[in-house]
Amino acid sequence: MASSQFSTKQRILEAAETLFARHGFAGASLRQVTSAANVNLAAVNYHFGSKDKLIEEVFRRRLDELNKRRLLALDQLGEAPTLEDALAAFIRPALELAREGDGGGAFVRVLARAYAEHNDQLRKFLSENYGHVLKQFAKIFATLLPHLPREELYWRIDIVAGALTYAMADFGIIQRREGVTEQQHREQAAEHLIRFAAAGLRAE
Amino acid sequence: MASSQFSTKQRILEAAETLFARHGFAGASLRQVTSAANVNLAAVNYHFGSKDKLIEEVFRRRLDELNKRRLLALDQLGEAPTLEDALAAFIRPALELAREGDGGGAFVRVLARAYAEHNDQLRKFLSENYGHVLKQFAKIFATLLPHLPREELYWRIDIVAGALTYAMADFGIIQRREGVTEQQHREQAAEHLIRFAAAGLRAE
DNA sequence: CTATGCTTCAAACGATCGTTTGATACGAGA
DNA sequence: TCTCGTATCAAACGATCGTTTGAAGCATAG
Repeated sequence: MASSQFSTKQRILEAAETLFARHGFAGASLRQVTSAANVNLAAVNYHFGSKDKLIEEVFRRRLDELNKRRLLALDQLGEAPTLEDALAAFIRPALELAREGDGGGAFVRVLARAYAEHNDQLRKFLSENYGHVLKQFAKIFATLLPHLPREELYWRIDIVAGALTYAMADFGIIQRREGVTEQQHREQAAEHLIRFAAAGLRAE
Repeated sequence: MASSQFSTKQRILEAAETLFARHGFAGASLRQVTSAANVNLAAVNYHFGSKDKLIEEVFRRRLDELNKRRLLALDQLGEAPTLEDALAAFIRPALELAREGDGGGAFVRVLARAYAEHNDQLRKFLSENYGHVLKQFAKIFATLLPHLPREELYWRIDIVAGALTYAMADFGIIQRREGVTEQQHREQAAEHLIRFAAAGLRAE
């Protein structure tokens, strides 16, 4: 049971992640997924129950990891971190996830798609797994920006999250130059984003 | 020919816009669209040729309008506009489009979806219709921020565009309060976004 | 060896997809 | 009034969708 189940499930998850990123949840069929994963068509329903459950699982796997790393980075901030440090704790784990070889880069696009889907069920799932992390960051941003009204802060965090989503998914107009790897490109995006966001949060 | 063709085409376009915004391009079927528009199924292929052409037309209609308004707002800036004014010329037309009764609100979500789709054909179409407008704005931002290196400026404009896309499509975590209309919510989002973006552009 | 419990497989299910067809309705111009 | 081009219609096309089925494979425990 162990090795073959593991391998099949994992290969489905990775193929699904790539194809969902490329064609969307409705646009990528289970036949494409199972064919790319070199497994039988019925394996998806056997291992995951349905296409929707597969989508959820693609999410859960990476999102748990992302949240874990963000909270870890948050913990590792010193006593008196700068705003840039706190932002980096929020932004860099997404960057790291995106540059790992096993398809994390595809996942950040899947994540951006999920926002675009505006699906209530998916939103609920995201806020359940995402909400407490965001609250943690809101707390440290609040202590770093004591003069900022709470509601104003929430708006600005929301803007940062949006810009991050967009930037990490590489949706922008800026094209990678020749000779710049995707990693380097994302690294640059993160640097610019942190600087920009820090100034935006400090505004007024 | 005149009135009935106009009515059918228009009703298809509007129903398509709403349903594409809600379910995505692949997720919304022509049967859903024609049913919502109260027209015959075959009308889409008759008037537009194919589903893909319909998608393109949904885009072109609004994007032409958005670009026109942005360029107009840009023209109407005085001799020495502030950075906030220039940003408003970029951001407010999207807001206005979003709050018109005839489905503009749906379109900004369609637009955000298009970014998420990452479809090369669609990207090319967008950059063709979008590129020169963005260049115009880049120029005025450059004169308003003369100390900023050109590449740095492009990065920051990209971030602004991302945050705008995200905010206008109402993807964020911030939920509308009871008694706040969608218009007011978007208005608030625009205000926060302009303030945030101005500070971000001025960073360092 | 046999039996058991996962896992994989080819095949088919009904539903729905985008598209096409040919008939029909209808208004404007000769 | 007849005609012709446009528009709409019900119906069907083949393809593909997500899902289900039942048999076959296969390792491990008795």
